[in-house]
Amino acid sequence: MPHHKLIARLQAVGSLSEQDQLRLTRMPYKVKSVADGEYVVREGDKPGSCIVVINGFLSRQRVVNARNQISSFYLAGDMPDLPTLHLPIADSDLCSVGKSMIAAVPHSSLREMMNESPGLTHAFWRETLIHAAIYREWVENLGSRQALGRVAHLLCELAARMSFVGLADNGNFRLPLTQQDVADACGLSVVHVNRTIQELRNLALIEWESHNVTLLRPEELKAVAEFSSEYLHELDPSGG
Amino acid sequence: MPHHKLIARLQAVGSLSEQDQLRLTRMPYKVKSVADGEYVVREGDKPGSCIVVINGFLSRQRVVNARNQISSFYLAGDMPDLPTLHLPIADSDLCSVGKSMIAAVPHSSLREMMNESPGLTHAFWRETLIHAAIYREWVENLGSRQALGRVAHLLCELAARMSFVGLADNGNFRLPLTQQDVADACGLSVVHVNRTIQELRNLALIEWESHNVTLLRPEELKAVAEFSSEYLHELDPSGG
DNA sequence: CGGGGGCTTGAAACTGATCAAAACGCGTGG
DNA sequence: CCACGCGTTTTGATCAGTTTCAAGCCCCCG
Repeated sequence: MPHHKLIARLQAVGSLSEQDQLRLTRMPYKVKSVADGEYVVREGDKPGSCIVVINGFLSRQRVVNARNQISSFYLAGDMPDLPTLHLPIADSDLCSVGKSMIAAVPHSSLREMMNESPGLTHAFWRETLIHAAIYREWVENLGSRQALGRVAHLLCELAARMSFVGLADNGNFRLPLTQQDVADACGLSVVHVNRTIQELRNLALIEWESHNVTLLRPEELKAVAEFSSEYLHELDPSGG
Repeated sequence: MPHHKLIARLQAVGSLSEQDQLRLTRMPYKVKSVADGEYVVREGDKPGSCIVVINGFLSRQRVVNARNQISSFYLAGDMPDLPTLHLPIADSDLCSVGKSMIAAVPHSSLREMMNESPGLTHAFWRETLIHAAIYREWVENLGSRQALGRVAHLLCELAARMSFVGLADNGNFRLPLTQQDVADACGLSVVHVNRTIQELRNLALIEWESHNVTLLRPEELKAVAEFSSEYLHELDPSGG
């Protein structure tokens, strides 16, 4: 189960040998389902295994200046705490947004796999670098764009990442975030996020109801967001 | 020459075996000096070597929404484009802030060293993860804090990183940034950065003149910035 | 000594925050 | 099946932080 999306994810972003795919399907794991708002990892934890998101959404968050700041979202196929392999102490919380399913894979198994296969080491390292590129993009987003572009950019990114793992159908995908979550991610107030989403709706760029988002005119939305998917480093940029 | 600060940097953040240190001193490199504002890497480049900063400052930047957004600073001992080992295409510009000295180390040499030594692979991977943690901290900084805390946080971070590599003397260090650079990094206008720095001066938290910064009351400054150095993952947090 | 970049100051305009309250939707328990 | 309650979305009005524009000054470099 966890392999499916993980392999899709790693494959979308760098090719895996048949043998490495086989290794991934054989890795041991424990599945766990987590409720809305439940914490998967807390700041300061020293986890002995890494998480693979099977379905749902996780957010990385920390309280800063009395605000809850989300610094990243993780979706199916992502391994949010891969860094704990080399930086044992988690430096932020991981929290489920809506109900999610995750799998835990022991550090030891991952290390073993990487010892056997330089290709997997490469793939996992690459994966952490892509997430670094995403953080960087968020820095640019928060530092430079105002509300409309900020929210638009977030939507473009999530749509692209969803489509890599086959979770977006023609610009339409399920998004468990509340407007509060978007506010926490974009450094805006809920009220203003609400008005911003309304503006995106009025511009006929998106539909968004009951946790279902549709990009109506993706190219125009990308223009508003100044979005270019290169930083996500996927191999076939057709979805870009 | 490039080894000194690089080893200091990697040592500050994870222990290196004697042999690995030796390997680093023997790696081949080409020194280059770069002028103020000169580009070291451009977006879209596919460099065949990695840069080590010997002295001075580099900034990673991109034009977003007609603003120049800086997403990171690199100082002596840092390897800004280590990610190009696994993500060949650079996705932002690297630019010198003031005059700098850099060394270029061929990808092939780095790969060879890492093949021979898992310890070095670990150290370099770790290094990229720490920079990812710094980006994340910047996301929190830009998303959650207002001007005073934002600028204060940047100063705390740079002071800490400078001290790891022996470039800060008791809270006093050389900082080649202009107020415009700070503005570009903090997502603020120059005018407001100016007033914010004045406020920090009035609060008797810092001195800052002719590219020389002194933290007068580091603890109070850290309180204003809500700064905790854990995300930098240095081994001996005495400088924290 | 002149020029130009960086720093500083003031006033007006704007974006987004905050406060407050109402409407809505959905799941739970009576 | 309906009523209740809570979290989410929506709307309005006021307020604060920051930007923008504009001008003057300082100081370093050539």
